[in-house]
Amino acid sequence: MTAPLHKARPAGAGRALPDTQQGMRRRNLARVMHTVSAAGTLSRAAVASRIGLTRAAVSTLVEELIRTGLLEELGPERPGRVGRPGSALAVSGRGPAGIGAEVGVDHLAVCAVDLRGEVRSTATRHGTNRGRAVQPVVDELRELVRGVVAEAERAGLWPAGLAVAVPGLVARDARTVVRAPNLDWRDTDLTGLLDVPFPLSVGNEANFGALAELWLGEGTPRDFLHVSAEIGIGAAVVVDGGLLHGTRGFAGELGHVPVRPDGPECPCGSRGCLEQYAGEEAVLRAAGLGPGADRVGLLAERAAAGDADVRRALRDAGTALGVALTGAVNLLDPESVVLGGALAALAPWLLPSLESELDRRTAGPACPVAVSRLGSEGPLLGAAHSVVRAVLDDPGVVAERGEPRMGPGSSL
Amino acid sequence: MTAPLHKARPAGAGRALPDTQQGMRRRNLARVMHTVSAAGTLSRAAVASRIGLTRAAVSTLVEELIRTGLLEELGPERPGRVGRPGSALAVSGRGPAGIGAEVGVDHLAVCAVDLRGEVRSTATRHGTNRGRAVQPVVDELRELVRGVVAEAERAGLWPAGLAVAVPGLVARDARTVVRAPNLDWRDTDLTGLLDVPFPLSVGNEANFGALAELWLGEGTPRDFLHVSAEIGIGAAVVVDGGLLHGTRGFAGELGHVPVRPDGPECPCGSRGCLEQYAGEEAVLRAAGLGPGADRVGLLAERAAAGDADVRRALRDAGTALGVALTGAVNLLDPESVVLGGALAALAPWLLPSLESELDRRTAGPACPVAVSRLGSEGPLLGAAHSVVRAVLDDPGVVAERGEPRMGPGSSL
DNA sequence: ACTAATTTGTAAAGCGCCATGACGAAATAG
DNA sequence: CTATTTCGTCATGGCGCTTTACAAATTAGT
Repeated sequence: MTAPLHKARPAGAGRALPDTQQGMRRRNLARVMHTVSAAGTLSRAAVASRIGLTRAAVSTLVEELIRTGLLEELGPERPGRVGRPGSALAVSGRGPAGIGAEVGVDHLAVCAVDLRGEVRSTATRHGTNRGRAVQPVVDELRELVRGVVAEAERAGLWPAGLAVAVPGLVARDARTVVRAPNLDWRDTDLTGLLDVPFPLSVGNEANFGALAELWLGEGTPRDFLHVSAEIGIGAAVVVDGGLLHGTRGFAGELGHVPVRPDGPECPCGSRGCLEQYAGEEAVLRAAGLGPGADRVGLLAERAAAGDADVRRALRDAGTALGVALTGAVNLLDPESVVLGGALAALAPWLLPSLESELDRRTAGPACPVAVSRLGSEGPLLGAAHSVVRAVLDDPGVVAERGEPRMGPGSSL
Repeated sequence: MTAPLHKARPAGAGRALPDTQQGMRRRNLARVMHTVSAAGTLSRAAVASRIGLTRAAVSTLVEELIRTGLLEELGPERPGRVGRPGSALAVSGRGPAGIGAEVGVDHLAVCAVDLRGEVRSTATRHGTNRGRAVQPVVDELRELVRGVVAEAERAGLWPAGLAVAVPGLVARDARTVVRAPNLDWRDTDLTGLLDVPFPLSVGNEANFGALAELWLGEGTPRDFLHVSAEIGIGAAVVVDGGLLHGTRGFAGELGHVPVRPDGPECPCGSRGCLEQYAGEEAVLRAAGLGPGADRVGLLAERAAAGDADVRRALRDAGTALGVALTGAVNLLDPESVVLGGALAALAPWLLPSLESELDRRTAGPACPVAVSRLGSEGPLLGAAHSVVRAVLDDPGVVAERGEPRMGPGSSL
């Protein structure tokens, strides 16, 4: 018989739902939703045996979920086994929808995702947002949201919330963009500017990308490190299926991990930060390329064509990434490292040096490095899905046809 | 209205206690215990208002906790206010006890802590364990435990579990010492060797030290990085009041974070690891001192006496620590960094360079660095308290006079 | 001193939620 | 065509918290 060192959090502290019968009911509603969602289609009896409740209890839970439009009854299952066939249940495709939005440096994008995880409506607008004032960008975004919501509503969905991914630091209240250097945003509270008739949350692009990987990626573990590079280099730390935010919400600043303490100066005030070796600007300079549009695509193209300078630049960037990741892996012992965002597109030329560096420097079995298949879609999908997950995690509130319960910033 | 990016874990997954009425009851028992424990002395009505249950419900919970010996009724409170005075409740000083043990390189120590957190019995044995076979060390430890348990029992306590702190890597099952270089232990399962008639868990010394800091330190936040150095340099990552273990239980290997990628070779296979600059051996060498007994004390003594070589060595070690911590702080955004173990004793000479390095390298407000006041007592106290916390976290099992519920390794 | 007000702890009744056990319904196996 | 198995539901019951009521013990006010 063994004892855990200690459980994550003391019982009774920071609990999402109170320990009352109502709270229990709501948690069980959530368990039913998650179970059906994970299986796609499931009978009441199957749900009951999976979550450990009785068929009778599940029946009443399902009845409530169907009544509130979160589950659908598809009818009798194809019986392959003996006994009365169950009635197939599925997550409803006509209930609440999660609206995701992305404010990129060069585009705006919005999408609606239903509870099943299907993308039901999208809208995109290209054109740089660098150097523009905040208000016009927000106005454009609001128009895109309006259109996507309208289309979703025509499909029988209703918006349960909006999550906005931005390329910058977001405070823990999930409302304020503390700073987004490439948009020139600073201390911008989007709730005031982009007022929508449903709950709004704001999050870092890389974090949403990691969540997308967690929720949508196949075989993605519950503990991993997601690294993505757009302009800066950001990492998201996923621990036990949840994002590690840090005290101020700034966790994951991999770009400013020191790689060589006496290296070149970095605008952040330090020297030899990872960004000085593997940041977009540094790589372009090392590759002998100037700034311009779609530089990542250009890098990939030249590298594929065999350009020696570009390949060397990417190889060196991979080495620097490997050094920084060695530190991160030693500290966090993740199950894997996932390269997302622009790094995914450049992975073929980054990986060899990155992995060899990581292997050389870590004792024992090396931490596997995977490449995201979501690519640039990650942040947008992650944002939309974060709203969907909020509904799945607490269907009770939607049951009252209010909006999903939304407290202040997550505590993990 | 704002939405969290996402809550730590999906509802219904990885829950410690099942979502049944019994589970609810047990969680509420735990909430009562934690509330009384935190306040020291509290009336039923005060508990009720703090945890949000009614007085009637708390009455029945308290009745059960008193009946099982976890709470005591101290009698009427001194009334300072109008109204009938409450009856003071306190955590029992004669119930279950947590037994903590520490296998150090140069000593063995055992102690018993009651639910109130008081140390009720201790035993220590000095003498090196380096190079000895496992069995004789374990036999000695068992004798110490036997003595401490006997004394605790004479005081009306009974052992609820034993937690052993070891200077090495422990697998996530909290049973197996994967390797402890300075003891020459490898894949050692202590449950088999040290068989005791109550639950046993094993943990890393630095981790227990961090937990002690979390539970016993004043003003210690729920998110911090605890750094300690005995032979190697270990860090413990505390997130939201729980330890981050990592996939294999190896999280916190700060000693092998690269400081200078081309630095001196490290036995781990990498180059320029932090240990090559701030490890005990490296510091002694830089200070011009050879190996010997109580080398940390010697360093502190010489540094206090003004020895320039020693001071320089410690200053340089502080700088290297600062570089490694910059990476960790950027990645985790902790509320503070706490120096424990040997680092606490040497803090006066490490801190200046460490803090200046950290300040220089982090943008925005720097992460405060604190020094542990627990010092070398930390790991032992943390181990004993981990058992106590397990009881407080689930008093329901003790109520059945079984041992505290103990699943496999913690999930965070 | 005596009454009014306030607060505490407990007891009885009630309600919500899940478990238990029984039943009809719908399929397969022989 | 019957026996068996499984599914979904209903009635009943247990358990846990809330509500309501009340006695006990204190302070405040006259």
